[in-house]
Amino acid sequence: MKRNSRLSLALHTMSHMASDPDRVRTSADIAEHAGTNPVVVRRVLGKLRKAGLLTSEKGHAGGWKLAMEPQKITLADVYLALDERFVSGTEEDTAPSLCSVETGLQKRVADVLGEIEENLVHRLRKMPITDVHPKSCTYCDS
Amino acid sequence: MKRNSRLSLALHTMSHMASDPDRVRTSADIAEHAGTNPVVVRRVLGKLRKAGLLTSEKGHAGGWKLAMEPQKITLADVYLALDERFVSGTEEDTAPSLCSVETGLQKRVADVLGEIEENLVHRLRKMPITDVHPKSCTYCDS
DNA sequence: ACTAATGCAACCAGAATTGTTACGTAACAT
DNA sequence: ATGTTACGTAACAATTCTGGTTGCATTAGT
Repeated sequence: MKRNSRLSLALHTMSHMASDPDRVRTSADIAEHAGTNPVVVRRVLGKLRKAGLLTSEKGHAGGWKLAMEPQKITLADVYLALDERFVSGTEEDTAPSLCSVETGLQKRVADVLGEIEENLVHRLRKMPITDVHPKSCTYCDS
Repeated sequence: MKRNSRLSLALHTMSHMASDPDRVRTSADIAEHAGTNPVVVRRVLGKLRKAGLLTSEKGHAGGWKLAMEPQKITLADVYLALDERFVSGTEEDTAPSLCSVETGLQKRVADVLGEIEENLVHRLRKMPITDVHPKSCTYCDS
């Protein structure tokens, strides 16, 4: 894995789980199948848990499971849970040396990127994670 | 600027140029207005030139200009010219230790990300760079 | 000639990312 | 109770990415 590995790992894991929702998986198990490390898995899956998509249990028979029916989880949920924005940057300091017109354009560019981001998420909302797994795909419409 | 600064810089510059297509701008000029460095500007704009969106002239009265009418340039052109894919990673080595079902899912995840990317670009195609710039900009009159 | 601009390579510093080790905590089995 | 299993988290190293900077060659105009 090289780039966007967090999103890839999240999607991989979620679609795996969607195909067998009752099975509890350990981070070691997931890590082996994803070709990475248990700690890395827990790092990423921790965000999904924080977003309410997964539950985790400690102890002997512990592990990870979907927090709801897989049909109700979309790629947008996964994407947003990771809390990484691909196109729109985070709001930050505007260089004070720039004139007001410049900062206006800066803001406008940021707004445009925000709109693109919104469109992207809107699209992802229509893609349930159950469609990632090879057997069926309903969102290939356009 | 912090994140996605290359795309921000490209959009910023392109929309500026769209508002006054005949004016030739030097990288130093652009850099100052964008709050960055001439070399960085040339780095990014070089990609846009390679994609045929800009032209550059050396020498005394040299600088940068749009290669075509601004109405014909979309955000997709700019996005693709940078040759950075936000959602879909580049194709790379599949770990040989994984079973065939796993690599199948890996590929499927990559495919899904590719489709998302396609949708994004499809959206951007409908956004000309002339839409980015705010209506009133005194800098362009100077 | 002289000046002004791009083109390009090299390098540095800081941030981001991934992998790894280590240790604490919680749940279950015996 | 004790041991095993697994998560939770912090800390660290190695790598890559990124932006900034310097330097120099090249080209075009005055």
